[in-house]
Amino acid sequence: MPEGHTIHRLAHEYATRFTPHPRLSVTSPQAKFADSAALLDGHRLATTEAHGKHLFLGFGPLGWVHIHLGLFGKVNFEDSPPAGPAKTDTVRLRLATPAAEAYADLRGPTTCTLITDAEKQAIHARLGPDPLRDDADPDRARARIQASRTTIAALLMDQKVVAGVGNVYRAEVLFRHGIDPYTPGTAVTGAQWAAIWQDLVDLMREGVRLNRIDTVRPEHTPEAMGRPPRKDDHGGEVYVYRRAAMPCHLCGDEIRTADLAARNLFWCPTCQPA
DNA sequence: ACACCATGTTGAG
DNA sequence: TCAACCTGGTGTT
Repeated sequence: MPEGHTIHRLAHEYATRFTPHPRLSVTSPQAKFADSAALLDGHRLATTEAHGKHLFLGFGPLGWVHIHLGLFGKVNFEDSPPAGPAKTDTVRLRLATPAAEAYADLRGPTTCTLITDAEKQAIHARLGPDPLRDDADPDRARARIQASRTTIAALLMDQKVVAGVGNVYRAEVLFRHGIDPYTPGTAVTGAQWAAIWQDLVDLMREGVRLNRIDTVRPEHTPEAMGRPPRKDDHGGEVYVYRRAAMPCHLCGDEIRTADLAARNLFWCPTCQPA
């Protein structure tokens, strides 16, 4: 489930639940992180931060826990005492309140390491602007896009260009703007980029709020169009993502799919003409 | 039981 | 361009 909106939501949820406690229980049943967990155990979570799909848990002078969920990572928050020590060896990191009234288990991340402030800065430096961050400068992304002959579909997924956009937002934002995914960056106009960026800001904020990706405009919902209700099997309502060979909600043409840089791309050939 | 797939990224060739 | 890594849900023997 992890695109940028998920990570920002996690940053907020970790902070809300754990920063009020002056001492946390920090454990890891996995050898990979056990030493770092032991180092942090009994200390306070001071702050949390997200940049794109990267999550940072700040433990003051001890450094930051850098988490990247990859494709499979997940965090499970519980408002009850853990049934026992995190014996499932799939738990990479468990934070728990002092009396164990509540806890959070992290499973399956590609990254979970303790890093220094300087190392964290280096990560920010290699990431593009994040539509969910106040310090984001969309012009930096525009300059990179317009200087590149790579397709806009690939550029939107490049975290050095824009941070936080994944396969769903990529497909959906291109549909919403009627842009062919194979359009080279050099052919994307300033006005088009401004519209895409603003849309990403709105869509991703909504994603944080609802905890799902929902991109269908109110006037295009099945109710509004007088069609039978539909249910996408991945949470929210979308136009093209994972709808290969199904009819486009707007024009009825078949949604297409193709491989692009080892990811599945989806688009409507009629609504997003070359 | 097993195969396959997924909202991601890195490093080797 | 490809394999590797991490987990879990769904569908197939």
